[in-house]
Amino acid sequence: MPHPPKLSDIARLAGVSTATVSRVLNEPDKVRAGTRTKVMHVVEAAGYTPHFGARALASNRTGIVGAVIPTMANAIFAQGIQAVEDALARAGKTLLIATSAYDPDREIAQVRTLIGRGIEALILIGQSRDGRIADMLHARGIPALALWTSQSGAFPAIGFDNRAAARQLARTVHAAGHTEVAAISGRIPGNDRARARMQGIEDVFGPLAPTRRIEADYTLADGANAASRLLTSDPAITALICGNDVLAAGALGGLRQIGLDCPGNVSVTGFDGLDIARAVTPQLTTIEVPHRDMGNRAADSILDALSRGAIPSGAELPVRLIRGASLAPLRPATLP
Amino acid sequence: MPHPPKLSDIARLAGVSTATVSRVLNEPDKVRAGTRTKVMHVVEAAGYTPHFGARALASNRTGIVGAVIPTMANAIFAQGIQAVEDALARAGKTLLIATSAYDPDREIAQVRTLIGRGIEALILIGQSRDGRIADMLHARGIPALALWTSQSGAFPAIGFDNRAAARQLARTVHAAGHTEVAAISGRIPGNDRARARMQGIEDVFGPLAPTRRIEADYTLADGANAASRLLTSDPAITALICGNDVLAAGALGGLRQIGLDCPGNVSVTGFDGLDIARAVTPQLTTIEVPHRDMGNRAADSILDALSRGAIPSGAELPVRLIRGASLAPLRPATLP
DNA sequence: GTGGCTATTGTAAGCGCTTACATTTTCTGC
DNA sequence: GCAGAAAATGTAAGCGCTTACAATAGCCAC
Repeated sequence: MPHPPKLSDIARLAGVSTATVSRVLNEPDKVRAGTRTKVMHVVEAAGYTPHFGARALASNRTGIVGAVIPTMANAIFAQGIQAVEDALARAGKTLLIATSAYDPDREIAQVRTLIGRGIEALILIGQSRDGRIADMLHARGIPALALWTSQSGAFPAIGFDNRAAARQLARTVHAAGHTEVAAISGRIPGNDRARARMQGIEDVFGPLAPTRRIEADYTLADGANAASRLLTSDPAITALICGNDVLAAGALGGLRQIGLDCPGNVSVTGFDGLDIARAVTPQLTTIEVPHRDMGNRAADSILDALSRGAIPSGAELPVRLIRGASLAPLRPATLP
Repeated sequence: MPHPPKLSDIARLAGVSTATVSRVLNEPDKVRAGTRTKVMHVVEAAGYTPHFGARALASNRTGIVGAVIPTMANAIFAQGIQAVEDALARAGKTLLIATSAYDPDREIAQVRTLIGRGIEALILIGQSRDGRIADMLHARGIPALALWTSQSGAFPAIGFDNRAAARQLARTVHAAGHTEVAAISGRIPGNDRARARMQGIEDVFGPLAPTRRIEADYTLADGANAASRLLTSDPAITALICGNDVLAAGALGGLRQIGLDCPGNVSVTGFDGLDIARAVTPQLTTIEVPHRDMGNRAADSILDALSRGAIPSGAELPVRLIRGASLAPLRPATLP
């Protein structure tokens, strides 16, 4: 195994001290132009890359921001996280992503791992979680930010009001004449966004009968399953309000399987504004979440907090209702 | 800002030397059980986490594996990368993901960043790339692996034969009677998978006229655009072979917009076996890629290479053709 | 008990970098 | 051309951990 050059090698080759090389790399304008180019030249020629660990140890800075998201294997968070990464990269920071699979214990473990990796700030999804996380972060002075929610709890939040958005959607469903609705929600334990969306629905329709709400994983299969079970056992349902576009897309398939038409027999709504919402037939009525904007603002907020040594600032972002053909006005049931 | 405990604090509190604490953390069975539990106790109580940089500096190990993927904002790589991450995490390694946006220059830059972060191994997508990447990795003895291809080039590969898979798909289209086909490919420069898939198509149908092939970004909008342009300018086309399911899903929408029915007027095929392929109507005929299997094997291969100090081993994985209603036999054009 | 092992623990030297402080060089204004 | 200030550079002390190697403790057969 070859032997990468170290800073002292560069210093020797360039005929300067290690301090000067370090300055060229970290605070270029504190070094005279001539010296700088001379050193840079040697750096390039030698293909020198600073040793990350050594730098982290000596300077107590890593340039790493962590994020724990429920999953990558699903488009929900991809857009937003990609935006965060892009924005951080522009500032020379690296985003280290870990996944929790919606499991609170894994989330704690991942936060611990990330802290061990020397993250300077942390991005989390939603607010509801073990208080130990806040403690660990606080003990190390690591600023944290919650995304995908506007509800600030242990951490400031950048996102939108899930409950209000769901309420807006539910009102639209209600305004279309539907009263016999059922909900296919994401699994609520450990997922405050799913809970808030459910609350938004019940704000409009009142508490749903247990037979009219199913919690499911955010997969097509679960969505399809839930839809066919709901409508098989309760054919009076005229609208399915789904906690997420993937569930809604799955529901469309599930309805088709049991011979029901959307929106002819049953209306369906989604949430998130993912690609899939526009790809399915009929296109979904859904809530478009400002993924990229949320990501960008999160990155800005983190960078600002880092540079000022302050707490990141939160923000509430607007969402947009998208009308797709999956929601249609209720036809009087007495028609032929 | 508080002051995290360091190893020497733990040693003092536990009444042992720093070496013993270090051993408890890294080679537990070299420490007597009594001492071990005593130390562990103090570690827990103090909420101690080793300083990553210091550890990396002293041991010259980071436990970080890097990956550069084109993008996260799209489901293509999510599944596979999630599988890699899961498998690596089980072995105590961390996956650090960077994105290149299909830009070779960004890819080099990202590799450089990752090397700077002390990655012990690297996962890349596809084979075609600047030779400097191989040089940089080689100079530091960092093993690398190419995914999403079976073609081993500068690095061993774990994946499937894109060209053969595309050929298989094209043959199926051909067997259904289609001869007037067009292709909507991903952008080929810097994307050997897109190129290989195109070659597979041309293996069956011969070189496509320039008017019958469009390169597009992997987005619904681009797919829709390409489909409507192709069929507007050349109504003789009876099948659209798309380089990816997202493009194909977009194409379905594009056809609909110009009043064409799939599969009635035009058949469409995808590639990748993403969720969206099953969610759209009609469901796509596509090639299902073994995302998770590929990810798991990649992780195993990397771990094995790391532990043995050898080069990772490659593997060719089978793909599966999925028949969806988007591909239908060609009806004789002379029908009413 | 005791010598001779082995299993366990301790000592201390770095790992490669940053940075406070000391030193030298360069620049000012007169 | 020179004193004094400012700018550039050098010196060297760590940062918190791992790990040879040294020292000690525990164990065995006799």
